Amino acid sequence: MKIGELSKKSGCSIQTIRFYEKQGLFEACNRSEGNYRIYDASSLRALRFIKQCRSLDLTIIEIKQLLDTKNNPNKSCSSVNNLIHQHMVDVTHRIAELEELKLTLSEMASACTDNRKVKECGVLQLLEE
Amino acid sequence: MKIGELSKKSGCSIQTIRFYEKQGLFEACNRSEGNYRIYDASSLRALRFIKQCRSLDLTIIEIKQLLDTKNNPNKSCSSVNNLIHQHMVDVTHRIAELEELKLTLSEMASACTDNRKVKECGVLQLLEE
DNA sequence: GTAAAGTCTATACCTAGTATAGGGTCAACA
DNA sequence: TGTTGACCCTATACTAGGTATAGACTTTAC
Repeated sequence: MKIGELSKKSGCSIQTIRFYEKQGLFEACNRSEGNYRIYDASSLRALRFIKQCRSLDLTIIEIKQLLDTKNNPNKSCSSVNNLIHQHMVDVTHRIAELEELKLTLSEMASACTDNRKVKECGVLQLLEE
Repeated sequence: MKIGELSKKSGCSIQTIRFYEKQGLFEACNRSEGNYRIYDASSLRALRFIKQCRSLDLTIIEIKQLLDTKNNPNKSCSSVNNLIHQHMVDVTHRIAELEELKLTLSEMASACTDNRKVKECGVLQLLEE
């Protein structure tokens, strides 16, 4: 199949597919006579794997590491588990940061009503502090 | 004062200060004979305002809008309040996304133990789906 | 034959900075 | 007076993960 079909089947845009190729994540198995990229069913599986990883917010470098690891079926998978675990720690941390931000924002929001003038705005006053 | 002192007092790096200037957020009030940027106390206040906004994750464009609004003290401040409110909505939304991600990651994490081989790795198997 | 749809590469753009190169300025000290 | 070191200048490239073009080529359908 050509890139447009792969794009539709995978849900990745054509540009994204070419971008992943440039990043060394993903190759076309072939080129047609007219230099079009040609893919097969295993390309689709590989691309879905990448998409799944991206949906977990794994970086491209991390995905590359996962793919490397996958190529060594007899090695220990602890690096994979560590990666996921570290990611969970990071996400937890990020959530805490955002919760704090949300609190600050809600305090700000309650410092002003809409029918004031700029010079009396409670939000702007808090921002000045 | 020169940029180095402003940097120390504000906690913004020198490059960041010059970056804000380039973005039209923030100007030096003067230049010395040797072309050094010269700042005063009001520069420090302005920069702290910007920093405060950035700590709320407001974008540079949004900060520009706030600064514009600040220059019209007699207008209504509702745009400021809307901005903060919309931000809170976005942050809330992002937190929900991350909570879901965290759940997925923890499900993944529990799918495998460290003493397996790559070909048996529960995490990688989940990623294949 | 030709028009439309699809594809190609290369490049620029996005955010909010950070890092560097290569040079100029200024103050203190020998 | 020379020079050393700290500071500053501009311009440019880089980061992550794409997205969006321009300009050209290929393929398909009528």
